[in-house]
Amino acid sequence: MRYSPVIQYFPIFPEKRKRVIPATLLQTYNARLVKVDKDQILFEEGRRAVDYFQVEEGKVKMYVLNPEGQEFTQGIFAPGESFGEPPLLGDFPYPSSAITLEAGKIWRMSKSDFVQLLRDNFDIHMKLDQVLCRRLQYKSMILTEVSSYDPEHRLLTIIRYFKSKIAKHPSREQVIVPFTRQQLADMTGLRVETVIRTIKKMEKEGKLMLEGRKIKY
Amino acid sequence: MRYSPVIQYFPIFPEKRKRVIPATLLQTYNARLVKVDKDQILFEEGRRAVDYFQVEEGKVKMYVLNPEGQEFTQGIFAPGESFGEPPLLGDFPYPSSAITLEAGKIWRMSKSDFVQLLRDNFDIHMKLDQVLCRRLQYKSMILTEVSSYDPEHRLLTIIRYFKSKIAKHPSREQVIVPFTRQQLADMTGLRVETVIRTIKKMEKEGKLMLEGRKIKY
DNA sequence: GCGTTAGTATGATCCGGGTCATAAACCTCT
DNA sequence: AGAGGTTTATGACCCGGATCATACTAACGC
Repeated sequence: MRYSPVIQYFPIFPEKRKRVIPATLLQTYNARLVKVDKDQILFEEGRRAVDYFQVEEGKVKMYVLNPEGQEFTQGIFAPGESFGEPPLLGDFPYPSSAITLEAGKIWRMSKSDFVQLLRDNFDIHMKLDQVLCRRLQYKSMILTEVSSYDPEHRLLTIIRYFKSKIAKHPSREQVIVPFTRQQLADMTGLRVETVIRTIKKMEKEGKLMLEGRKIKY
Repeated sequence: MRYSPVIQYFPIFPEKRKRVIPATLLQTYNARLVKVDKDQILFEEGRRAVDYFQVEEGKVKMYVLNPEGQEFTQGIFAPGESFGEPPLLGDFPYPSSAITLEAGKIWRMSKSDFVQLLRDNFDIHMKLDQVLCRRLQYKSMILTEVSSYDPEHRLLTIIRYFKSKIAKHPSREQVIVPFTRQQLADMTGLRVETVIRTIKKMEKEGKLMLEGRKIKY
């Protein structure tokens, strides 16, 4: 048996390949699969939510910009993951904007179809709850970090978090952190310079490794 | 028709009196109503979640302590509100601890009963999703604030948020902020002194009012 | 291969909010 | 009424990370 060599499908977060909602079910409930370019805006802060979104291919970033143009990344979503449900189910405007980080494909489904799907599929509904709950966990974690820990602690926490998602055996394995210094800064509320300095310091102290510019942990 | 004068039931957040799950339904699914004292710990960070919780009377605070003993408040829950579902549905350890702020009564229900209740009651299940989504909205809001705004902005945002929950007509009405400086500090990741100074400054600039020590906005 | 851009690196400077100390005002309980 | 605890208040000092400037380097498009 041969494995498909289609490299652009290779996931950054392997376990995330499992879709929140399977493709067949999405089709049954009139979801449409739309092609997207890199850097395409999917929705903007303040707008009303009308659709359910699920990444099929590519990556999506949710972010907010403050008036000085500084960005804070609220989340990054990989293939199989859904996003933007909170404003849809909670009936409030989008608190952040969403943009594609690379070209790909996105499932979209109207709220009414989505709700009907949940009504008909209790297991999917519970799966959705799990997704929402994990997202709350992530936000609690970051909030705790940003509110009271120094740069080194924040970076270690976020690196460990993503490692636990990437690695099959997080305790034995070493992984390459799939983010730039700027992305780490945007996720932890730090400045690029601070991330660069802190990462360097941690390397000197043997707390992580650098391979070229790649961070290994 | 007479209204009950039982004052201790009077809610700080009136609209929250509506229960996530109605009492009758809770009883049907073997939930038990337990009396709690003030400052009673309901669960601790790191423990495994086994029960669904819903406040019947009193208030509950979820918080984390960092090693220096500094607290960050992850949320405060009033009568009718549920709490602690994320670790229950997401299968991860509690990211924070929960303590009662006053004596009261709390509903507890086992996970299996809770899941069965959701399976049997689609409307409640959707209501739960709404609650989870609103909680994500709150966390996104606070995270955005803590990651990139100054004390004045943070305080205004949180005060406006709670005002919108308390007031019937937030735009016309003035409300008394139901928190001490310390509580505001714990919710915004600031120090008491900073909150005190910032509130004073804002009063001088006419951005809010002080009645004795109470903050009016 | 070369030009362009994104990402990394490093030093100098600054300042907002944390920290510490001390005290006053207020609330609560007996 | 008085004691004890909690909340608010205010000043002095300090320091970690933001800011600004500048440069190097790896990666990418053509």
